[in-house]
Amino acid sequence: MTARHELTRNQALVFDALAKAESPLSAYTILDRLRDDGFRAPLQVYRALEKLLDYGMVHRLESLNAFVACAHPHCGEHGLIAFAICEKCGQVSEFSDTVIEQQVSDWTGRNGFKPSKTTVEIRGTCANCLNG
Amino acid sequence: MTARHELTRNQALVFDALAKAESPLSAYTILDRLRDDGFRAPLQVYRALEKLLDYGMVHRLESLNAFVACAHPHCGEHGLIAFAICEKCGQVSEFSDTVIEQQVSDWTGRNGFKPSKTTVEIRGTCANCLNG
DNA sequence: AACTGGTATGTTATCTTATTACATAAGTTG
DNA sequence: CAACTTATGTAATAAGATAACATACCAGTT
Ligand SMILES: [Zn+2]
Ligand SMILES: [Zn+2]
Ligand SMILES: [Zn+2]
Ligand SMILES: [Zn+2]
Repeated sequence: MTARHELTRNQALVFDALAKAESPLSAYTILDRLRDDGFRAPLQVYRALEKLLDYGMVHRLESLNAFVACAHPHCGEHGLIAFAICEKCGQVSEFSDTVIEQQVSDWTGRNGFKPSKTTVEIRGTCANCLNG
Repeated sequence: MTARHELTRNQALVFDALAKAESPLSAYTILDRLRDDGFRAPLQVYRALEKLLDYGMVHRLESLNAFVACAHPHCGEHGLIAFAICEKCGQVSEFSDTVIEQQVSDWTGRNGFKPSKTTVEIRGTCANCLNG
């Protein structure tokens, strides 16, 4: 889990597709981009994504039903991550926020809630698009 | 926007279905529950939901593709809202958090990002289900 | 090499969620 | 009433995700 993961061919193809992309991709867009590499069915993409999500190399954007490669260079453990998603250009910024993490932790502690995954997604317009 | 909204028949039916429900409902589940009231097509639900979301009377849970009635008694303006979603029993707790709101506001301010909507969803297991 | 268990793949069909397109009805204003 | 806006009804289709089943591949063992 800590060391770099050996990816299978399909996993590597899916990860590369996401890493190359300028913005989040839906599973079906990934599928289309990998037709030439022999991809035929959605499941090939979803299965690869499942592993990549496990490994923390890819994140799912719940409000978009789409996926992005992790922005951190050495995709290790990260705490709570937040995404700012531009609705104009599609660009996504990934950042960690320990204050939000603490705040979530406070609430769950007070309420006896055991968190498994927390989603923070800010939709809006990025600086570039505002100055366009 | 501030006053209570006059709901159309369809909107009222959809809102009631959500208000009665013990946990979030998908659009298609709402449709099924409103068959006897004359609902036939998904669009009838989605159109009502669109308005109810506008009015702030209903929230969408992005990580579930489902909807809940707002938990606040007099559904007025609320700031940033967060949801804790139990994956065992489906119960959802809605709460506001000004600290997270401030933190989001700080980030967007620093980065020239103009936010339109922020999603905070904590998935996990609720106290009830843990003590079961 | 043959056996075994675990993981990865390929393929088809199906299910769930959401939207497009087009026609009709109902309210509102001048 | 005419013009306009908003709400509805219905069918078809798009987009996202999973179920089921068959194969293949890759250790480790006998
Ligand atoms: Zn990351
Ligand atoms: Zn942008
Ligand atoms: Zn609310
Ligand atoms: Zn629970």
